[in-house]
Formats: sequence, C-alpha cells, structure tokens
Amino acid sequence: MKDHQNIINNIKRYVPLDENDEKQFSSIVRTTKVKRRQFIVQPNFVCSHQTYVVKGAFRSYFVNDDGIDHTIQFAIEDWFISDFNSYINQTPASLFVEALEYSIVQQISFGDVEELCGKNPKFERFFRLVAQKSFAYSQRRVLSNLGKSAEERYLEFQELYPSIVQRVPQYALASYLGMSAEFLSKIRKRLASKS
Amino acid sequence: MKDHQNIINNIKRYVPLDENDEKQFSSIVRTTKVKRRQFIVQPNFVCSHQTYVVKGAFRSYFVNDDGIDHTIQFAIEDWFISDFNSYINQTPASLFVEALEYSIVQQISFGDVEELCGKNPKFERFFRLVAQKSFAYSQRRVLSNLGKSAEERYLEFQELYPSIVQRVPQYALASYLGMSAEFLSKIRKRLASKS
DNA sequence: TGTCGATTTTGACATAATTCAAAACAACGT
DNA sequence: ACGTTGTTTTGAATTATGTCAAAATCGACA
Repeated sequence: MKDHQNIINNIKRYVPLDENDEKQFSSIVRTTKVKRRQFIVQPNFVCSHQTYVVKGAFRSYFVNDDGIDHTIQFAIEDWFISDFNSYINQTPASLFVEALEYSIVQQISFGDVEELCGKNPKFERFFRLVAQKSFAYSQRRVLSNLGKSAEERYLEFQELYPSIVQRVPQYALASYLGMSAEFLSKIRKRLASKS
Repeated sequence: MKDHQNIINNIKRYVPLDENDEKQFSSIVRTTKVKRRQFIVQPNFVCSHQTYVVKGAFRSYFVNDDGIDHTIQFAIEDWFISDFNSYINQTPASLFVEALEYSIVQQISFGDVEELCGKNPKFERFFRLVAQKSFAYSQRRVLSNLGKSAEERYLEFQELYPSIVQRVPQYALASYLGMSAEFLSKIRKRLASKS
C-alpha cells in the first residue's frame, strides 16, 4: 500500500473502507508513468484498464473518417479515464486516450475489478455510484450540446472547469465543445474585446 | 408477484435471480397507468422514482429560457426513464417526463432501491451494470452530436431505433437530434426524393 | 363524421459556424 | 540559442441550419 492514498480517499468519498478493504483494493492497483503524447488506449486494442490520474492530464478522442477528431473527455488529477465502452464490454476500443503532459497514473484491470466487486459489495457499490454520477454528468453534457450556442458552451465550460481551459490545447478544447478550432479562437477574441 | 415478469426478466439479463430475490424485488414495485400527455416528472419536484415502461412511450425533455424544448431521452417498452440527475441526488428535477401515449408503467422508489441494494448485492450489481451501460450509451450520443451533420444524425437514429421514429412526433425527434422541426422535415423530404 | 387544435410542410430570408490558406506565434528538443 | 514543428489567429468565401409566417395535413374526440 505504498502510495494509493489518493485513489483510496477518492473511493472513501462514496463508501467507508476499513483497513482490510483498503488492502484488498490496493492489491489490484498498478502505478505507471506516462510520457507526454503517449497513448494509453488506442483503437482496435481492448481497453483493459481504468486509469486514475495521480498527476498530469489526458484526453480521450475519436477520429472520424475525415480525420477530424472529437474529444470525449478530459481528465486531470483525481479523475478516471478510459474508453469506457471498450472497457465494460471488453471489445476493441474506438478511442485514443492520450497524455497531454507527463503524467503519473494508477490502473486497475477489468478482470480484477469485476472479481473485487464480486467478493466485496462495498466496491460494487462504489462503482455503481460512480457510474451513476458519470451517466448524470454525461446527460448534462448532451443537454448543453443540444441547447446552447458555441459561445454559450465555451462560457459554461470555462465556468465549470477553469483549470482545464488553462491547461489543454485550444484545438482539443474546441473539439470537446463541438466547434472548429478557428471558431473558438474567434469567440475568445470577441469576448476579450468586451469587458 | 402479479405481473412483474417483464421487469424481472429484464434484470435477469444481467444477474441471475432465485425465487427469493424475485420476491424481494417484487415487493418494491408499484404498477400504474398513465394517460397520454400526463407528466410523471416535473421541474422543481424531486424525481423520487425510476419508471420502467411495461407498455407505451415517454420522453424526457428540458425547456430552456426561450421556451425551446430539448429531448433527452425516449423510452418505450422495457426501457427505464426518469430525471436521472434528480433521482440519484434526490434534488428537484429540471426535466419533464411525459407520456406520448396511454401507458402502463412500473415504478421503484429511490429509498426502496437503495435499501434493496444494501441488503442484496445482486441488485447492487444490476444497478451498477445498468448505470455503466447507460453511461456508455450516453457517451456514444455525445459522439454523434459532435461528429455528425443533422442528416447523418437522423439517419443513424433511424438505423438504430426505427420503431421510435415511427412512433414519436416529429418535433420531439427533431429536438432529440438537436435540430429544428422544420429542418428535420426538409431533411426527410430530401431523402424521400432520392431512392 | 365533421371540426378544432396540433403537427408538418414550404419557401424566403437571416445567421452561426465551417473551411481554407496564409501569417503570426509559441514551445520543444538538441 | 536555434531551428523546426505544432498551435493559434485572421479574413474572405461558403455552407448548414435556424427563423418566421402561412398553408396544408393529420388526428382525436364530441
């Protein structure tokens, strides 16, 4: 149980864990370093792990037939990231998950997680609560995408995640918000000229 | 355990249930009829139940400040629907959930579900798997919204859910796909004139 | 079965956002 | 510190989609 305290404290925000639970969980965690621009998930390979970010930043994205990429998610410290669809069905991924900076992560494999959930309901519960929260979050995003203009989406994102706006490249943010990089640049210029 | 077989078989697609489990689950299910145009969830009221559709059709939607509505989800036979964000946090809803037809539903309350999950890990597991699947589904939708044109989104939806296209009003479908009702009408006309 | 309200269609026009290509700028590795 | 490569900015031209208002159609139910 060297340095799993971050991820374990994270779990404890949802379910109480005693020392034995912690040990159980700790035994399935593997810590790794990841270089900037390195992929931890790639299309056609099964996404076998969920990745918890100890330090650094990632994005997951899809590249369509025209070579245009669409960012699904960012993850910085204390977030999980993966190609979730590939992970839960253990089928080949369609996304890239790429480090935007030099990062340190902790990974848990699908098999280990399922086994752990089977033998300790606290973890079953934890992963249920996380999945439910993720789903609710994703629905909120669908809503913003539907209802708001490009400028409104940018402002909303900036409001919610100011630290991410600072930290990720503009084109990645644009592709998350569903607009071209050029247009985001124009929006920012317009906003800067006010105020 | 009158007529809970549909919903129970649905659960059994994810976890095996013995007779006792079924009885336990059955005890928290309440069956109700819902008239066309009736709301089962409304903004500002807490969404206290998850609703399983035995027969009929629903949609959940958000109405923004300009009075424009955005459909989050459709549900027909064997689907669950709710304002999930309101449900899991037990906070006031921001969505309407409205019957598109005369419907029969089965409802389970947040309190009962949480209690049941606490005492029977099979249900904890079931709700975890469902939440995970829902999340993966929602991510796929984000992807379509980001990557595809209005026409492509329509074609994709028709491919995936032909029965829903037939069954729901056009304006509701347009608001799900993120386009104006008029534009969807034009897309259909254009498509019809080919082939 | 006819009527009224709700839904869909149509066309003209307005606007948001994209595309492309070039220039300016930043930042990374050696 | 330098050059190279990746990123952001700009402006002009283009396209997808929205808006509005009127007409046509549908469908529930008295």
